[in-house]
This record gives sequence, C-alpha cells and structure tokens, in this order.
Amino acid sequence: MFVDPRFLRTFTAVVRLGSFSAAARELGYTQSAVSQHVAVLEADLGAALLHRRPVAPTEAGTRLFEHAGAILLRLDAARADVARAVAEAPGTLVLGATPLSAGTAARVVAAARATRPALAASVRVATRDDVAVAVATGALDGGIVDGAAAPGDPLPLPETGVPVAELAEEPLVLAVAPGHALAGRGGVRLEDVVDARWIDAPDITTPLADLAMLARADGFRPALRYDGLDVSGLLALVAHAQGLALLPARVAAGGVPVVSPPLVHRTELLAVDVRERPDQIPALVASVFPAVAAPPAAAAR
Amino acid sequence: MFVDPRFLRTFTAVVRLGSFSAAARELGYTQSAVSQHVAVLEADLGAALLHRRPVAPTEAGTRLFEHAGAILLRLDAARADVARAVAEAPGTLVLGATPLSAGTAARVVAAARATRPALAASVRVATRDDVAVAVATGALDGGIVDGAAAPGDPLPLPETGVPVAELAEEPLVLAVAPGHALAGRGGVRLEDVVDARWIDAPDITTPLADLAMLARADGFRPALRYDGLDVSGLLALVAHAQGLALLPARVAAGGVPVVSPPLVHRTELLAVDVRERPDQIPALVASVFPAVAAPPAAAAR
DNA sequence: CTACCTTACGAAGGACGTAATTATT
DNA sequence: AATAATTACGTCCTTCGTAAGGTAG
Repeated sequence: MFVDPRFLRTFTAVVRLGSFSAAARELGYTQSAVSQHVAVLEADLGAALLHRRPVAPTEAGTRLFEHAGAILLRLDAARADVARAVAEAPGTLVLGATPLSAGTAARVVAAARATRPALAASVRVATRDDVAVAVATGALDGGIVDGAAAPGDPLPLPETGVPVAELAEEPLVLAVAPGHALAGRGGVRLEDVVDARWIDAPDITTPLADLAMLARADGFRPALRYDGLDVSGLLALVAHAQGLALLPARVAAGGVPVVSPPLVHRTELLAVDVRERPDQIPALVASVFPAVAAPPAAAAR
Repeated sequence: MFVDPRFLRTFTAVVRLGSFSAAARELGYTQSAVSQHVAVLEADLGAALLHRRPVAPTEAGTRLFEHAGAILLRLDAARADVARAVAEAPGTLVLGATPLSAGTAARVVAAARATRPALAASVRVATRDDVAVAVATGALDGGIVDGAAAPGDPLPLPETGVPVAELAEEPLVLAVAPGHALAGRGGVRLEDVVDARWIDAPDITTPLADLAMLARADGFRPALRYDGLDVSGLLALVAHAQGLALLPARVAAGGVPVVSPPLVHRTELLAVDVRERPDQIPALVASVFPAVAAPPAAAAR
C-alpha cells in the first residue's frame, strides 16, 4: 500500500470542514467515497485518524494533517514548476507583494521595464503565505515578501522549493503616536513593552503570536485587531494613539528603534528565475534599495 | 489526473540510475511498467521529462526530480509520524549523531538516563542528511547534527517537518598543523585562505562546495578528499600538514579563529519530542553544554 | 426519528505483465 | 546483431457510485 495523495486531499477537507458530507460536497465525491478514503488511510496507516460524531482529528490524525498540507502544496508546486519549464517566457509579469512590499514590487517592475520597456506587468497585494503559495503554484511569476526576523535569518515560509533571495534588511522600529511616552526615545527593548496596547495586524506586520516567539517573551495581547491589507489605515490607527505596531523604519517615520532582541525588517524575493540568475540579484537590489548594502546569494528553500 | 507518488518514485529511480531497466529491477517492476509510468507522467504534466539513449532528465525533468525527492521523503515522514503517534513510548532510545556530535549525543543519553536509569540507549553516527532523514522516517528516535552556519541561522536540512531545536553555537576555527604559517594567529579571514590546501571531508565537516556559498567566495579546491566518519583520522591528516579543515574550537585545539565572514559551529537537536516539550531544551543544553548560553525555543521546520 | 457515517456490491477505469515492435549503438 | 525503450493487449485490482445498514443525538 501507499499513501494516495487524493485520499490525503480528502482527509484534509474532512478535518478542515469537520464533516464527511461537507468534504464530499466540496470535492465532488459521494459521502460514501469520502468514508472509503478515510477508511483506506486508516487501514493503511494502522491508526484511527478521526473521531466521529463530532468529526475531529485524533492525535495521529493531527500529525498526518500537518504533513498532508505540505505534501499537497509541494505536489502542486512540482506541477507548476514543470509547466514553467516547458512554457516560453510569458509576455507578462505578474508579481505578488505583501502590503509593506508593494512599493518595492513597483520598483522591481520599473527595473524589469528598464530592460524590456514593453513588458505588461502587474502587482497584486496579499499576505505573505498567500504570495509564497501563489508563486509556488504558478499563479504568480514572482513575489516580494517581508517581515520581522533575527538578523541574517530567512523569513519562515511554506516549504515549496521556490528559490528565495534576500533583498534587504532594514531597521525595525516601534511605531508610536506623536506625543506617546516612548516617542523620541533612542531605542526600546521589546521585553519592556510586552504589556503595551498592541495592534494585531497579522496580514500586514508580524502577527503578535509570532512576535512572542521572535522576542522570546509572553504577552503581546492585542488591544485592537486590524484585518486588511491597507497600510495607511494601520498607520492612522497608530497616529491616533490606538496602539503600537512594529514596522520598518522606512514606513514609520518617527518610530522608536528596537534594540533588543536584535530584530530587523527583512525583505525577500521569491521567483524561480532567481535560481538561474543569482548574479542579477545584486544589481536588482542596487536599483530597488539604493541605500542598502549588497545582500548574499540566493538559496533554494 | 493527479501525480501518483508511485510514478514519482519510479521516475526518481530512473533518473538516479540513468536507465529504465535498472529502475525496474530495483523497484521490482518490469521494464514495460517503468516505461508506462514515465509515459503517464509525461502525458499528465504535458512535458518531456527524460531524454532517451542516453537516459537523462530534461529541463522539466530536473525540476520534477528536485520536487519528487522532497515529496517522497515527506510522505515517508508522515507515515512515520503517525506510527509514532499510535505507538507507546518505546523502552529504548536510538539516537543519531554526526561525527562531531557523537560526544554530545553521548551526553544527551547520560542526561536521559538521569531521569530513567534503566533506559536502553544507543548512538549511531552518520552524515547530517542521513541523520535527518532517519529521524523523519522513524528509524531513529532523535538526532544531533552540526555544521558551519552564519550566527543565528539554522542548518540547512532536508524538509521533513521534524522539529528542530538549537543546542549550541560555538566558535569555528581553522584547524592547522603545528608550525603552520597561520598557527598562533589571532584570526583568519576565509577570503584570504581560499587557495590554501584544503581537506574536503564532506561527511564530517562542511563540504567545500557548501563552504564557498557560506564564505561567498569561489575557490576552496580540495587538495585531499577524506571520506569516512572518523574524526581522529581527519585531525591526524591536519596535524601532519596534509591540509586545512574547518572545525569547532572544542575539537581543534590550537586552531585559528575564523573572523570573517561571521560563522559559527552550530549544533541542533532533531526530535519529535521537541514539539511537546520545548521547555526542557534549556535544561538539556545546560547539562550538555555547560559553557554555552541558553538557546532559543524550538521551531518546526 | 433523523442526520450522518459505514458497509455491500457491481460497473468502469487503471495498472501491470507478457509479448511483439521499434529504435539506437 | 544486440541492447533497450515503446506499444499492444489481456488480466486483475482499485475506485467510485448506488443503495442498504448502522448508530448517535
């Protein structure tokens, strides 16, 4: 026997929807087929994967679910990568970008047009993981993503095999309202502001839950949650003293530099082309981040 | 249609062996079946994957091959993880370790025995990737791996989803023979010793090809290749002036500290238990690396 | 009783082996 | 000519849907 990815897909749908019948509807199977898929998986792996009534993953099912997503994603990425290998270079460039990288993406497009003036290009803004997945599965030609990280550390991204190149590491600052007690300070330690009023804007900046990991501290309770991809809205909330947010210095004028733990705002380029032309990265960085020193070479992930 | 992992396995065997018939022999199929597998893959993906006579992957085939290994490994890891979830805690502990981490693994066993004196434990030495794969597929209960890395960077490992915890970062030194021109120096820059006589010991220390990436320099031509997992043999070669090697300061007494680029010798723990008990890592580190500061929390990879 | 999952069974499709065919060295 | 991959075809196995059977709330 072997683990059939179709069954894995069914299994993930059942876990996600909490129902065999709903999964069947979503995937275009009968209820019976879904039941058979799960039964085959359980027999093959020799473990109960799901509790029934209500439907929820067992311990073993949770383990399988964690792997299944990565496997299915990689399968899609493989198909997309092969398709790209046989397709001739398209006449259009569709770039994805996280909200704070939209400007960078625009400059990348400008750099690309410097060599191909007639290039039809577009930029789509989405969350970091969405950009990474879309690049891996071929929905996007490339992407620019960013986020907080320890200096030199790559950003945590879904494992897709897409080559990643560092574009820049910039200072990370705590954005505060004018007149805030911290405003004008030379630097803050994140440990000291764990209990401040934070704005959780998970689609734009580092989710507070992840920040706790990076800062190695508990706390970071959200005083306000901001859903959406619009940066100016977040900046307005900060300016009107609704809470704090971590942002790159470039965006948050007057922010307070984070001095501890050592964290930077990192920007990365995701694109298959990176693999073939790592030598072009420094030139790209020079044109897009004039003020930033030359970054290291590309590395597959 | 969907990409059947059995076909992927066949495809990787054909690429690896450079022959349909050899792949058939290895997998217990007929040549005909192998031919059909490849034909189905090519039809499904809409791309020629292999050149015939001689058999070699096309551009698209190379892309697929890179993904296929990761997918098949992850499939095995998923099966192993489910098996571990249903099995009760075994009475034995089988640890893997890279050559330079064998001593560390021994101390981890000692630490484990401190809480369970009757524990039957063993340590197996293998290469870094072999240890990672064996832990992922359930052949080992855990592993200790090490290697050169930029400070704070995780070691590059096969993507298996096994949780990784940092155990230590130590100074990295250039091991030289007594009386060597560099001996006694306060520090060396790797850029300055690119053209030295290097010993390539890929199973023990960083392969020279990878070192070129880390040091961002070309060169590092091997004057001597050392295959095998025995550290003392490598040390003897260095001591007898057969060439240079990069090693942790702890092992290479009298080595010259590497000052540029900033590199450290990093040691990591691979084990599923890390996920459940990240809080125990600091205590483990304290008992195994008394001289090293507390490391960060575990992170899944 | 009813919503939902499981089991039984038959039909359609897919995978594999044998054997004949084609192509390359 | 010999070695090696492909194609043709028959058999067996797997998968899916229909429909009947359980089972928990």
